[in-house]
Amino acid sequence: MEKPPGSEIEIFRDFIKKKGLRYTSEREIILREIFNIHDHFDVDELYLRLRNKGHRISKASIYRTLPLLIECGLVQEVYHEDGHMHYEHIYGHEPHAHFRCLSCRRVEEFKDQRLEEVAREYAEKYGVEIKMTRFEILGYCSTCRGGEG
Amino acid sequence: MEKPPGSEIEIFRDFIKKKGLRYTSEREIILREIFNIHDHFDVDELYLRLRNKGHRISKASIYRTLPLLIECGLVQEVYHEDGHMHYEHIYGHEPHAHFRCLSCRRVEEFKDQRLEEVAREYAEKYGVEIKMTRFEILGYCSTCRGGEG
DNA sequence: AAAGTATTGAAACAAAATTTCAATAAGGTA
DNA sequence: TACCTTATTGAAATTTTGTTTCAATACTTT
Repeated sequence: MEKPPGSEIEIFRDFIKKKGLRYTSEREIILREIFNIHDHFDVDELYLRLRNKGHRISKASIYRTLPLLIECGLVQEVYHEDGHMHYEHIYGHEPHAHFRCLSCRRVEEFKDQRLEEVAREYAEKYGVEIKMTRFEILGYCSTCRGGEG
Repeated sequence: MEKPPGSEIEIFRDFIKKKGLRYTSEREIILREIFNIHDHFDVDELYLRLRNKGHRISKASIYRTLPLLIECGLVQEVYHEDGHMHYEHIYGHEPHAHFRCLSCRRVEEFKDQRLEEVAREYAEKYGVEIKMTRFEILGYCSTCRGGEG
């Protein structure tokens, strides 16, 4: 069950301890499950996955844990769609942007150095401290272009 | 009451007609009020502004009109905060990005040519049709950096 | 082992957004 | 202009998301 130092587990535990909070099994189980999902997810999906694995963790705990994971930089809000937020884990991933098809709802990731440059330069120019960035393109994918779009 | 062709009013009316819908006074009043707000807004704020001007337009109508305005490119979802969406009108504005301070909640706009380049190149490379883009930096502004952040 | 306190699950609650439905009004036609 | 068809409206009900409450539990320290 041990993870090497520098893993998301370590980071989360250190963060929790540093805040004077308690590192509980529920919090770890939620974290582990999130890092098992190699895609975007929402609260409901995460809840059901935990349930299907026999964990009886409440949605309240998920809602309470997510802000902590976001605060320590392991998880990110990606986009708000269908009336609720969608998340992804980001530790160990290069920063990336998203394309979302408004028709088929598919989400594609892509990287571009320039986006980080823009953010870095803005931060320098205005003396702000960057916590995270988000770049999204919304439109119609090549498949959907001809159709209903 | 007439606006020159190419105005947001014209665009909206043409869009509505083209969809076979009806161009109602409620829809126009909502559109006009949105373009009077030179800042981000949410549904509640828009509703109260209309009310204060004596318009008795329901929130349901606002919720029904916003997707139409977004679909025809006059309005954009900017960010989701405090449990609800925030919008801005975009017609006549240059594309811009946002910095949001996680501490004081202030939102600053800025422009950077490179963001549109990135989007344009992605669209060309993957054959997608861009409807809109969104670039956000979240962090702590120069004032809040030292403090609670 | 005992005390103190953060966390949990369940349920109550609050808020955002959508849907329902009867009344109204837009827009076309005679 | 009067009439007809049907989309739209406001109000209320409903659904869904997310937060809060609270008693029970479990972590941590002494």
